[in-house]
Amino acid sequence: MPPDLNLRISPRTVQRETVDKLRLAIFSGLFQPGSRLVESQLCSQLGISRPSLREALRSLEAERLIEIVPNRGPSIPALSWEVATAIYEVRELLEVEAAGRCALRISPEQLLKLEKSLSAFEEAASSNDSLAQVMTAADFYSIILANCGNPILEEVHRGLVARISFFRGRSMSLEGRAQSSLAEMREIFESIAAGDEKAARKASKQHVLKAKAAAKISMDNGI
Amino acid sequence: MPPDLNLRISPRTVQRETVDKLRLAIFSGLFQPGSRLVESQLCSQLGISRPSLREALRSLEAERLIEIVPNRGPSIPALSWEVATAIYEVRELLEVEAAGRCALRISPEQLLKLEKSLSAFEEAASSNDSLAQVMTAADFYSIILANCGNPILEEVHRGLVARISFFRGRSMSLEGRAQSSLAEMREIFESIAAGDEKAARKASKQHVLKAKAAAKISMDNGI
DNA sequence: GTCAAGCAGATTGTCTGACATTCTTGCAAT
DNA sequence: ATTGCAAGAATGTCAGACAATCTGCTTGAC
Repeated sequence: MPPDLNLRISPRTVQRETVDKLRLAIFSGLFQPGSRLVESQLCSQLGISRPSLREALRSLEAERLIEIVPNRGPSIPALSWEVATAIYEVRELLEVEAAGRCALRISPEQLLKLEKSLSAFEEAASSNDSLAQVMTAADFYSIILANCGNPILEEVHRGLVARISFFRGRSMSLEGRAQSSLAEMREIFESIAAGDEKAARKASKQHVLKAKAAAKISMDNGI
Repeated sequence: MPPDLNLRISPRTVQRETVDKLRLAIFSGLFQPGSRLVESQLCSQLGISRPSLREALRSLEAERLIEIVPNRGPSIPALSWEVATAIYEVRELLEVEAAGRCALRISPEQLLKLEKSLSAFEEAASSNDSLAQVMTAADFYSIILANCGNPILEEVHRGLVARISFFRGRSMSLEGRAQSSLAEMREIFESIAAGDEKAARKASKQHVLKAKAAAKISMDNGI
């Protein structure tokens, strides 16, 4: 038997279920940035007890998806452009590294999977469903991160991207952003498929920079 | 009044107090890797109730300082060398970037602070107090990270370093490691003081690589 | 004697209910 | 209009309870 194959299945506990639900709710923009989350309301909406909810909120707090100020309770943080910039910068660092490594080590099957996810994004890009666009694009990155050979890189990246999900939705709905995003992602894919590390890094960097610029525009316009 | 000067003082809640205490306990190696943390025991030791403890544990779980398996409860994860390697690799990525940026933008006062922390490490290095060595070394990095101009870089780095605190203590007690560490840190400091970004990056990279090598040795020897 | 089945104790997951402390808000008074 | 106060709402924390699950030990079968 393979030594560290993890056979243990994780029972779904109320806490986990709640974290997942709330995270999804935050991603899909159900809560306004800055708005407060009232425990009693969430409890009745989710049908769970306050201790369970509070555990879930602590998890989300540690992920920086919510803030909890003592005696004021949990709220959705309003992401400043300053912090968003910092996140995009670190994301660039990680994604560039991941794309470069991925180009050198991805397996044929995974490459096929990557191609498929690119097609899925292509389809979403021609539609106007910006949620589908964000989801399929996230798939594309996560395959790259999953194949960079460094699980920590993947983990940290996931945490960062989660925090800017707010911008991703908004900037995807910018005129033409989805299409140019598609072109950038295609270039990343081609570089990886060719096993060209340097090109993959370059394309990846370009992509993050443009995503950041798009986010900035959508922020300036939007609010 | 400056717009986002945060005047709010954070009352110390039981939850936060508990997280800090447990984190410190983990850092100082009070719990063996792999050992389980029994809630009822911790409650009576800390003098708090179970709900409060469980909230604290969820925070630590999200920081990856403990693991919580459903129906088995919390435990200290046994860090595999594979994961440790991955952490060191990402740490390298972040620290190199931070050192480079820091060289370009650190203020004179902060530079002085950095110099002082280097002296503190120097003193600790001549002693045999490996805890003091780890603490002062951590100070040194945290000043660099705090002056890189990117709070996210700092935050992510802190999270990663926390997870390898286990190794840091062990490798510092290796024969001669503290002294060579001192030499490496001094080189980083000199580069930053000179405002030489490239040298700072190079020195920083060297330092992480050697720290990683030392950790590997201490792991192979140690257990 | 070894191994499997099963039972008792320990531990966790979750809920209910409670209460002191702190925040918020609306109203009254200056 | 600003200040101060009081009522209501929300949070921080605890105690206790109970079902589900795990763990280790005893017992029984081969």
